[in-house]
Amino acid sequence: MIPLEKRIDLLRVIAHPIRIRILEELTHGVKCVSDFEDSLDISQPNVSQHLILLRTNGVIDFFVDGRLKCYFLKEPLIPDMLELLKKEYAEDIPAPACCPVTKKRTYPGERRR
Amino acid sequence: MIPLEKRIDLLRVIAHPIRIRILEELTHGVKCVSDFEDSLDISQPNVSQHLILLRTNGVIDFFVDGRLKCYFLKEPLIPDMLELLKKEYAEDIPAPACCPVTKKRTYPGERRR
DNA sequence: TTAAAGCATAATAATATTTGCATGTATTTA
DNA sequence: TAAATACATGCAAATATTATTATGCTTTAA
Repeated sequence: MIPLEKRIDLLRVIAHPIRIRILEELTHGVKCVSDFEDSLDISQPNVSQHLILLRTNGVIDFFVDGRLKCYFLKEPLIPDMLELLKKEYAEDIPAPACCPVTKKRTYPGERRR
Repeated sequence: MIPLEKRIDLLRVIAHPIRIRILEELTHGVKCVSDFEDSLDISQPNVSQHLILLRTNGVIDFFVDGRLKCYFLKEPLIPDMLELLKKEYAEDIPAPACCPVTKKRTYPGERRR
């Protein structure tokens, strides 16, 4: 059982436009830092910082290939997460039927008062 | 087609321990502010601030019942997200087979050099 | 063996997030 | 009508996140 706290940390780490793009690209295969430098159009140190943040949180990892660092996806939740982010929903959750219970001030269960 | 940017904002808003707990509780039914004040063990203004942040981002909404504000889930992605956060994975994504392509410095596609 | 490529690190500045505290408003009850 | 309940708002302080700049290390190529 993985602790929810860890998963929330994971959410925080993922929740950034640049890092989402990094993860998207990594679903298509291995990439090195300068690949991202080209495709993301941000500075190389900034790329490194995002990659390091992702790595220290277990989201990605790399192997060394000469002077390249080849990053790849590690966290299995990521593909599911990216898919969920693109999922379309027809409509909002409907508001609760208006409101026999709360109008009496007696919430289901233990409404104190 | 909902823009990815909006979904990333949604991620940012969700990615907080208190707000995740709020959303968890709302999956079980309508709650008012003081309900959260009890269950979350944080100050009332802090509860309000989290609720307002969730509301201004379209995650939740409320109806007024006398002097109570009864909050409920609105964003249909939330239940799926909470489920995904609890999903267990047997193992990490395996590292790419070591590494015929990158060792030649010829990434699939357009490796420059 | 020098230079360049590829990447990381450190320090700083800018910005955003989060919380705490004090106070304000509306609704209900006494 | 005064007090209490339920909640919001404003402001400041603390903290976290992000980007920038300069620099350093390692590996490869000339």
